[in-house]
Amino acid sequence: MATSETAAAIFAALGDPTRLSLFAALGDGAAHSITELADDAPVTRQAVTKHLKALERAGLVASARNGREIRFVMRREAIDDAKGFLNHIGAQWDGALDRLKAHVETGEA
Amino acid sequence: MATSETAAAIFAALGDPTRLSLFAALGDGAAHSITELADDAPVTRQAVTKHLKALERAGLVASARNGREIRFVMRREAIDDAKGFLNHIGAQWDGALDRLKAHVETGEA
DNA sequence: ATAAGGTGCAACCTCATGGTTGCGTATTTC
DNA sequence: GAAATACGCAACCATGAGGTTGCACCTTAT
Repeated sequence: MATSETAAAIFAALGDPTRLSLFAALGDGAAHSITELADDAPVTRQAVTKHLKALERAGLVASARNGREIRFVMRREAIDDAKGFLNHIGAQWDGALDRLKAHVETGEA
Repeated sequence: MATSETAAAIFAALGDPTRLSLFAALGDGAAHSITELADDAPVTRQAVTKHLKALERAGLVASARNGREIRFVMRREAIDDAKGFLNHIGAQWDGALDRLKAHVETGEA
């Protein structure tokens, strides 16, 4: 399970619009080069490079050099990590509410 | 469905460790006051106030004044919004991989 | 060999963020 | 009414984030 700090890092990585777009662009399952991704982005190649490194640090994408270019792919597991954390909080919330409901129904005005 | 920008805002809100902690603290389903939350946080009450406002702007929590204090509660739906976005990307990825697999199996070495 | 394509590095700028401190205001409580 | 509680506002500070530009470096194509 993703620790709280890891989760925060993942969310932070997805928290920037440009980065989220890049991540979503990798959702096609294919491997894309920096230039390729930069062409579809409204910012400089350098900016894209920084964002991809950020995504990689957060474990959201992986890269591999291929000749003169580097191809990035989405790390699918990362999505499940993030969802896992959200599920955790959600479940905690649901559980608390269930207990409250039970408490009320059992008596105690 | 959460738009891309909304999703980024949600993720950004959860992207800070302190804020994620506060949000998780509200996972017990109860309504907590600022001072209450600040007592369990490693930062100033003012910092907590700022973070709570940020969470509220992102739609992750809701607040209601009660006399001299303000009680914050988690907006459970927000979690599902975030999960929905992740599911979207995940599904896209899965779909792409399925198509690739089908493509390979249908012929084409 | 030369040119073109893909990336790395570094300096630089601006602005938002996370945090603090200090003081003022409303609400309880005694 | 006075003291304690819970909060708001504003100034301030340091750092980091997002972005750009310019140039150098390696790889592939001609």
